[in-house]
Amino acid sequence: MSTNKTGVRERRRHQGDNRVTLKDVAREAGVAPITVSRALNTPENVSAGLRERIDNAVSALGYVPNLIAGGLASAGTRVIPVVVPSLSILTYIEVIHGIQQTLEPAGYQVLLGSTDFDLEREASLVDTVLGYSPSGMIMTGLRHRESAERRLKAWGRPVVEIMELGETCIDMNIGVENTEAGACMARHLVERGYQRIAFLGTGMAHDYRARLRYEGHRQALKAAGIESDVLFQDDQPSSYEVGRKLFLEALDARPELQALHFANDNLAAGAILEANRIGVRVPQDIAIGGYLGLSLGEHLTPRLTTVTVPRYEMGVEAAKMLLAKLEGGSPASSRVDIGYELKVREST
Amino acid sequence: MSTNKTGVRERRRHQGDNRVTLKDVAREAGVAPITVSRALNTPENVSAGLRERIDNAVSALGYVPNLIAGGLASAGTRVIPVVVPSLSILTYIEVIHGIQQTLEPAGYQVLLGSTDFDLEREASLVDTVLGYSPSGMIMTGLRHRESAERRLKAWGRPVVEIMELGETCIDMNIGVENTEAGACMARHLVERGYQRIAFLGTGMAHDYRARLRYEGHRQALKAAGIESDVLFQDDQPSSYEVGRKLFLEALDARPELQALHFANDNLAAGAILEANRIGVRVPQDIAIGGYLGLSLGEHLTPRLTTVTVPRYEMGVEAAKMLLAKLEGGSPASSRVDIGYELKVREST
DNA sequence: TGGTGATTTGGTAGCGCTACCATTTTTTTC
DNA sequence: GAAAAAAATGGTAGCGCTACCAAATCACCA
Repeated sequence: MSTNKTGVRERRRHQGDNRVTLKDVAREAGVAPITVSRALNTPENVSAGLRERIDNAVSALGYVPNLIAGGLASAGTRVIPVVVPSLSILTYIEVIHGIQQTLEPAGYQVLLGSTDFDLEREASLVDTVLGYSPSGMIMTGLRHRESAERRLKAWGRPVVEIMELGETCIDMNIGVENTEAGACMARHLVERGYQRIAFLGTGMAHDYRARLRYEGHRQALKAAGIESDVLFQDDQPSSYEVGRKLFLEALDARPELQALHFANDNLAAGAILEANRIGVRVPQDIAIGGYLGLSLGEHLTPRLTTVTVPRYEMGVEAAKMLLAKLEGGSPASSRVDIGYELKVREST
Repeated sequence: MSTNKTGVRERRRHQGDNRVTLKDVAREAGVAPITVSRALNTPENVSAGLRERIDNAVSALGYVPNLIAGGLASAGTRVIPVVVPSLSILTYIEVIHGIQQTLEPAGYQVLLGSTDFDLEREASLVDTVLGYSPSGMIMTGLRHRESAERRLKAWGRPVVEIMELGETCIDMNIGVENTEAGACMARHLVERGYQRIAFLGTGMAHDYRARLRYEGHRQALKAAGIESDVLFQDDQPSSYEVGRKLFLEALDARPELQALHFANDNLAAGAILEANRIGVRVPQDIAIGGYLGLSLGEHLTPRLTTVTVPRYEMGVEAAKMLLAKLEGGSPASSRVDIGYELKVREST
């Protein structure tokens, strides 16, 4: 067992972990550790001369701060957990991409969490990631277990809830009005003169945002005096495959249908691809509308009419709201409607 | 300023951060803090009675460990940074998904990092994330800045390099032989009787794995006695859009071409979609082959011939290799060829 | 019954950093 | 030019946890 000259047993450093510490930099620069800490975190409180000496020592030794230690001491590890329902759904990926591209240059790292649409898992995930003393947090949706919500509110750091818009939120909120978006497409179909319209979705038992769109769809039809309410659904996650299946099912079960309103573009694209294959003409034989604005929609024949949501931008804006609060100020607004846009193309 | 009865100034807890600590649990259970720590981390070293008392206290108080503190003390924060070139490329997303689905149930969290194909950024990202005292790490590719490689080797914790296969690696390696995969498709095209074949890719200046596939393609053609070597490329990231553009470019510049070998399925799908639109028959007029096995390929008309790579599974396996090493053992193998498969469909 | 070793529990110190306060140095003011 | 104010630097303690060692308890056998 190694002992140093003072006779105190030397504590082994963590395996292979011979990183340069702040102390090493302080020794090299001939100042106290706390001064190095200041030079790095609040350089305006350190004289120019010292600051330079310290900067030199930092680069000479290749010092990289141990964020863990910093986090323990001051709270805030520059980690931002992003909790989404699924990583297999392109939508969330694009939002995450926007978040990541905005946070990383600002010196924050994204910690991924996925809940599989299970609020129980979400709650325990919240507990877990709070264990990392994150600087802020991004959550999907406005509905959470009460325990998670309480904990996050008590936490007192910035939280952004995305994808959905509501009256009340934990802290900040950015998203779209799902009900209105659903109604928008339905109204468009009605305006086009379609009367027999069905809504087709997947996993609507747990994906309540899809349910909200369906709700909007129904209200719009009702307002237009159309009582027919046909719903086809499936429990598997959305995919081209399931879109094709739902399409064939609808064609088979209700040959009189004139238009299909899909819960998202994955399903709608699958339907158009199947239509291409079996020779069903869109929109002459049947019209197809989607939701999201996936890029594939523009490249199909016919091109897909859809309600686009700026997903990447939503991520960017969510991150900016977070950063604004983290950097002391307050965001321009704590509730942002990122909006949607009806893109009328050839499929309706 | 609050002072407690001992007269020592009380240190304010971090804002709003009134989490239950291990000490609180210890008090509740009437044991020493270290015993609680043991009950949670190495329960086999604690008697059954105490263990139960402690477990009760934990759930009564809703204790959640502060992983930051644990990490500082023992190294290893149960964070696994995953460093990929881009989050806008579906391939990496699917790998990340596999990683995440495997690590999260084992109690590890994924920390995302993206390099934009820039090795310099990768190196500084490595420095940054090592500041989180991660338990292990997953990197994309085998080529890194020397500084990053040195640091990771000295680090001494498990590292998995994915996507690519090589003679030497930092620690563990799982992926596919890109050169062979490229050659595989090229040989298939030759076998089908196509003679005038072009390779089409994007961003090949920085995406050296695509370059490897092109290299394999060239070698295979050469071996078959075909000297023609046509390469179309673009600098934008791969997309349906760029695939369509490259397709039209190739058709225009070299009307004699019989087959197109695309660097990935995004491009190839774009080409088929464009072919559908302008009425070019695939494969009668021109054959199209891809790489990756994106699900979209199966739903196109004609269905896309491609070399599939099990991306999700690669992520799962990479995570398993990491977990095997983290849990003390050693993985079955530290170099895994995840393989690829030629899926011959109608587009060739 | 006492002694030996194995098992269970506790005490102490410290991971690397920063909050808070104290001290020193510099600048400003009258 | 001395006093007051401001700015720059340092000392100390502790964030919540675990490694390491020491002490206490238990089990077992001669």
